Amino acid sequence: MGGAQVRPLRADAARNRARLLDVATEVFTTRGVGVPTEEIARAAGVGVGTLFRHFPTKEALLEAVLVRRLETIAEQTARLAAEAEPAEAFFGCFRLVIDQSAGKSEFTQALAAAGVDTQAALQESSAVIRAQLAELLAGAQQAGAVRPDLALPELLALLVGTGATMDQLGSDLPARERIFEVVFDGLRPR
Amino acid sequence: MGGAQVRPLRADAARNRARLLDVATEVFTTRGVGVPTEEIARAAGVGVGTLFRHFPTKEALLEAVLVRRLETIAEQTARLAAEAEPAEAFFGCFRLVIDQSAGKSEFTQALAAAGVDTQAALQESSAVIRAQLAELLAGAQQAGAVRPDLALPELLALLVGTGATMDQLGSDLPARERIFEVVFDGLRPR
DNA sequence: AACGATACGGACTGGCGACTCCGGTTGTCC
DNA sequence: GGACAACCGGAGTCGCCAGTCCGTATCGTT
Repeated sequence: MGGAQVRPLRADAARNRARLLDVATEVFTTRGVGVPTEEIARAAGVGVGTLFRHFPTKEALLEAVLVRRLETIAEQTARLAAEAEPAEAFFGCFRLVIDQSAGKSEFTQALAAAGVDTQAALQESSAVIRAQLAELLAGAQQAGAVRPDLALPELLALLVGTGATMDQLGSDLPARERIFEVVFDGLRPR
Repeated sequence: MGGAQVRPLRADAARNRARLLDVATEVFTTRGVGVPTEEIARAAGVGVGTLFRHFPTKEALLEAVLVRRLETIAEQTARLAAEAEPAEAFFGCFRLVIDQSAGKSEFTQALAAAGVDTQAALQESSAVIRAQLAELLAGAQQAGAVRPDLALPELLALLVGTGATMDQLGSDLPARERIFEVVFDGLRPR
């Protein structure tokens, strides 16, 4: 599941699809998911017809953008998890997820609002991340770096929430750093 | 500014206005701000005309709901701040704001997206809360209960973010409590 | 009770945005 | 280089929703 197309896309089609995804990612994260579909098509230099051929629904486009993001995160997380020891890996991945998550909560929200069964494709890639995080969390807890009473749901919620916190702060790096300190301190055992 | 109407509302008008506000608060927070205006009118047992007479714009309705919420929070915060000593007051108010804030971030977001510079009326009541929180923060820091390098913007961002975290957790009380522990621990000096 | 002022209801309008359709264009394969 | 399939573009359709309008009902006052 999730493999290549049965018949490979024609060159121009593949180009357009990729460009559409890039533009959509950019536009949705900077200006919100309320941006009209047509505008994204224009920005990508294609007609709306083309957009809707590749993504039969606006929601599908949103989903594709999100999935791609989740995959990027999962990849980086995996690399980091392999190279570092438990505590370091855990906190490093936390940072990583947050930094990659700017404006993402709006996505999930928009998808959720549009009726939940969208998540077939989404569920798959988010399950990957969930699994990674669960392992990371368990490792860090065993290493005594994170309070043992914290479960995966709380961690996920905390990731979303910290992302929202950061969205509020914009690009004030020192402030963002202080937030990380607060949250990380709070995560360590008493 | 913000005083009573010049001429008092007729009895039925006042009733309808209040009912509209109640229903809007309920519906917007439980089902999101995307709910059609007409539905709110129906739920309140009035016609759309009535709704738009009281609130000339959907945005105005959103704003009224938000202002009312902020005022409630400010009131409770003031009471709590007066009765307790610095540290207790600070953390108590933090809890209070969070508990009153379910789904609120979506509001500000919706208002901001509507191109408003977050309206005059709103600014007023949010300024009140901001001032209260600033005082509370300073008090708690002087009492040595909160790390001294934290400023008001970070606190506000943290409130929004923690609210988002809680929204994720729904009504899982034990989990919510653990989140409070994490955040509060993180807020205390090293 | 009767009258003016105030408020109500809900059919109606205008605009916007997601999605469709099909004549034209472009890639690909022999 | 030609023929066919795959793909493109964007004008047009359709439904939805914020906001208006005006005939009707209700309130408050004398």
